[in-house]
Amino acid sequence: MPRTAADVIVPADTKHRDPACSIAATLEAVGDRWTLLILRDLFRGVRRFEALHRDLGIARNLLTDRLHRLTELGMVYRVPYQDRPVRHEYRLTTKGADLSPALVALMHWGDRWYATDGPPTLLVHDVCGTTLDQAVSCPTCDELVTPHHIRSRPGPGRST
Amino acid sequence: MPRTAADVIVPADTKHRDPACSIAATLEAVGDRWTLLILRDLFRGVRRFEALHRDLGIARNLLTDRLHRLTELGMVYRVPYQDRPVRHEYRLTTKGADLSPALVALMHWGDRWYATDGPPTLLVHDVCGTTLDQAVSCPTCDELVTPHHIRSRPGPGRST
DNA sequence: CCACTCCGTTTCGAATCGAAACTGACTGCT
DNA sequence: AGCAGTCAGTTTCGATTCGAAACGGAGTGG
Repeated sequence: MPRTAADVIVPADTKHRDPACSIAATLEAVGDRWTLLILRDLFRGVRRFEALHRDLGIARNLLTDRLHRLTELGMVYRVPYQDRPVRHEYRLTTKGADLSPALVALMHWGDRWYATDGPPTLLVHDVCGTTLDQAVSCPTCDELVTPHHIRSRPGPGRST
Repeated sequence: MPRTAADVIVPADTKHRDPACSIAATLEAVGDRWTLLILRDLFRGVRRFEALHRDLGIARNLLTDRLHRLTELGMVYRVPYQDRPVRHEYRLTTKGADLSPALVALMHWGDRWYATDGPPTLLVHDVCGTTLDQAVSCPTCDELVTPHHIRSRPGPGRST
């Protein structure tokens, strides 16, 4: 049969978004055009439906949908901020807030490649005011590790 | 007319994806369902059209489109690996490779929230084999900074 | 009662996607 | 030469998703 080795090696259950890849798993949850922007706004303190709608320019039905989805995924929870009519605002759970490093990384990339006049937003350490950057450091060697020196290998949760 | 003040206050040029936000700028470039997965594969050494198609399960027309787009954006370049028929493989430019920290961050999040049996992939320091994690550290205080202690403020490239 | 706010839902045309078929240039085999 | 197979696309077309605007409903303030 006209199948290559690769055809057989990739198990049928692997479909398109490989569940054994955490990047794929993450993008499955937040990898659409709006979700990360919504989360960004939640980080910035924009919490209400109308405010998000205005700030993002997202269609209202999509905003409804994405907020429901984020709630179901446990990344966001609703907190009533008034009764009669009960109105809720949306806040990040730990799971949602945990995406912070990813947003920071995406921001840095945009800063580097698209911010011609310097970064539009700086991140600073609140206790000392130092501008922060993100890095991977090695606890053993006690030094910064460039992407060039990072290797990947199969972890405990199945191998790729 | 049933317009609110906010309708008017938001300048027309701000549209949905605020150009003054680097996260938005980044997502503009790579924020669709496939591009980051393609980049991930390029990182892993999957470089050829057919290989990407098989590995990702992406529709061929979309793969064509995304690769063209990434090339135009200067994140990927084509290298011929055979003549007659000339065939090219796709490789990351510096700009493309620079997304590594973002992919790492997205991976970590997936590891933490979706990898029940432990991370499917570990990142290790090639010189010592230590498993790596990502962090934001403050050069002044010389300590790790939790998301809680990160503040944002307007940078040189316009304010938000 | 009327205007207005906030949070949605519905509707519907437009844009995007995905699966499969098709093209085309070539290699390898017999 | 003839036929199978590979690789990299392009085309086609039905299905899904999106976006803009209209609509609904619960409430406030005048």
